[in-house]
Amino acid sequence: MKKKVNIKDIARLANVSHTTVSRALNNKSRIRPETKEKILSIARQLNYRPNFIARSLVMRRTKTIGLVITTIANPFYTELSQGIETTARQLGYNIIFCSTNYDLETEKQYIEMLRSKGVDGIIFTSAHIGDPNIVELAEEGFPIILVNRRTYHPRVKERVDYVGVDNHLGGYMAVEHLIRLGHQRIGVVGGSSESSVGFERLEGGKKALEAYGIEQREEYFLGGNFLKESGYQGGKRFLQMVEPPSAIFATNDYMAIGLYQALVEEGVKVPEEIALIGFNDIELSGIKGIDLSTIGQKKFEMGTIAVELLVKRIEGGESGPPKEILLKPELVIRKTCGYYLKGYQKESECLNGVSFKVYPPS
Amino acid sequence: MKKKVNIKDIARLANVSHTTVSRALNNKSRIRPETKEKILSIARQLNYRPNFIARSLVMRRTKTIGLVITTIANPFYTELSQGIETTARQLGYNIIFCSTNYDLETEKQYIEMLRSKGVDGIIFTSAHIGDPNIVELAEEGFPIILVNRRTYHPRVKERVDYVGVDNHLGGYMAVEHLIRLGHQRIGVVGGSSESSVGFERLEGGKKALEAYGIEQREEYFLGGNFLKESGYQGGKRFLQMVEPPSAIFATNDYMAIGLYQALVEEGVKVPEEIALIGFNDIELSGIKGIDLSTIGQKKFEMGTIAVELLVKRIEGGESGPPKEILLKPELVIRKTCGYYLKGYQKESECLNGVSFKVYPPS
DNA sequence: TATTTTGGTGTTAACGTTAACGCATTCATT
DNA sequence: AATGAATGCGTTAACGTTAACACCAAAATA
Repeated sequence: MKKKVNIKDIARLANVSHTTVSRALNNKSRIRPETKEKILSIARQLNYRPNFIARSLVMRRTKTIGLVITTIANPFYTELSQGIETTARQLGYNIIFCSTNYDLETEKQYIEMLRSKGVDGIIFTSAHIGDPNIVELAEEGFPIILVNRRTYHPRVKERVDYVGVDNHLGGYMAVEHLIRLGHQRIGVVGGSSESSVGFERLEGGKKALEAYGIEQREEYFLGGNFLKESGYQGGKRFLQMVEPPSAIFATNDYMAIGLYQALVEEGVKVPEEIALIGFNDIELSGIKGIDLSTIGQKKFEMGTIAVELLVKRIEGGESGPPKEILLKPELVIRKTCGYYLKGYQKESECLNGVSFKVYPPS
Repeated sequence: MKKKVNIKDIARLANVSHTTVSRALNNKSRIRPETKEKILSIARQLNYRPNFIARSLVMRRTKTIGLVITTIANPFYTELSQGIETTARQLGYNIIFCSTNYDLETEKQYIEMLRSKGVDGIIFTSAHIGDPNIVELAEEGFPIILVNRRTYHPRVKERVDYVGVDNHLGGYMAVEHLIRLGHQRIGVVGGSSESSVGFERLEGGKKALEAYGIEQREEYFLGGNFLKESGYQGGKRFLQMVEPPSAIFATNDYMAIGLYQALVEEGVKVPEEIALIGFNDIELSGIKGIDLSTIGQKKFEMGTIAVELLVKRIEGGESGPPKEILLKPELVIRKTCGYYLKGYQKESECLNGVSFKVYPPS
């Protein structure tokens, strides 16, 4: 590998100082057009590539941001990541990818790493509900943003931006949909207890039960961890009950799919015998053979907004109080809730005012 | 944000020179244990965090590698990425994530970026068959590795490592499986023509037809681009034929799923009327309701090997001729080929010697 | 005891870039 | 014509770290 050319090499050939070269390259003012052209042409000839490391050292900016994710195994995060990466690129930033596998210690190590490497900010897509690492960053004033999951810690709330879907409303919509389709015995598989998202969806669901005057049975609320396997387990447990629920709300699609597996395995017909609704509308849910009804959210857009907000904070365009952006969820009606079984074909028969999409049976 | 502490701050407090601090921090020799302890304890107290940028500048190493992917939308890449990220972390490297969306120009820009930021090496997971960007890097001797897809360019072949599955064999196995189940009219949906992977799988498939003396019909070989939609299109086209194939090999699962959609939409029963086999064994394929028979490959392991190999090159542990590592594919029998319909339950009735997995009907 | 090795430390110079400042020269304004 | 402002550069000093070298004292060897 031959030696790389730097601005001093260019300076020598152009008979100017290296500062002038820097000025030309970063098209600053106070430089004669001819000099600039000359320098630029020499740079091109030498195939000059700026050294961002040196630049970062003096500018204290790396144009790099960290992305912390629990695991990309959950397809929800891959869709979110696409929005993040695409937008970051457009704004001239690169993404350092970190998956923590749900481990706070790993997260901490990653944060150390990222900060050592001088990232300008960090995106957290799966904050623990009281994540100490995030509290620390927030208190220090380091630019971060919470996406999807949030932290309820007061000092975080008053300092850092958040983008997510309105999970409370989404949970409400999911359960309401089941209720309107005539269900009274409604089971829920929750997300991990450290997740704001799971908590809020569950709360929303309960609110719906309340609103429609349906009794809440303790045994119908199962814990989960957002992974497929835990949905599967939940399904099995429901089926072991003397009186299983007639409809189930899994607080994310990934678990819903797992739950679906369990039901199929036990020979239960969906939606004839048990109705099922998820949350997220991951790509998989729309596949024929699955056709999961669910609550949709604009994942790509969420990623886009997150990056835009963070970059604004980084570049100083925004220094006001933290923003809290809640995207509207959307009811996505497919086949696992029995909407079509009931003979409904038009939204008006079953819904009022909520935003939704209907995929007619093929 | 308060000022960050650096080694000079520590030096001042410890009454030593900053070089000594550096020695202590990087536990080099030639330092008195007491001095070292003292420095380390002060560093801890001040919550010192090393500045990797400064270090990178002088060491010409960033402990960062670039990962170039077409799109993470294809689940195959997410599984691969997990192996890559996990291993990188273990070896002390971070990953800068770049998705090119199949665009060579974007790829080029990313490479520029990555090199400007001083990454130590780059992993390419989806090289175009004659990718000029890669040729350039190879010629320059910059550390890169090809994963999954490769380039046939001679100067790349003689210089850069490659890890992938034996696609030729895999394609052979897929088609052979169909043949053994009695199919004679076998259709193939290929991958994009710029991909070595698609090409090799197709070649393998043709070899199988040849080996079993089955006539190759031109119209049964359809082009594709590895995305779901193109599988869907392929399915529709097959069904419009006067004599559609009785079995189809989609050169990846993602297309197979799309194809499956098309068949279902047209009311075709799989596998009774048309058998279907894919390639990759992505997670989705194993889901009940899909149960796609396919050719499996160890994606996580592929990522692991890639990183290990690249890091060896970077750190100088390996400087011999390029390695070419071909992982063994594995036949994964589920329900879309009709294996169980035929009454087969044991491998021996249908297979000889190939590595495979059977998932019995549930 | 004289000499060499080594252990422990400091000084100085990189690494490649931008920023602050200074100094001519040119241009605009009165 | 005199003055001030703007323009076009160069010089020097950062940024935070590691590396090369030098130095002295202590230990090991002759």
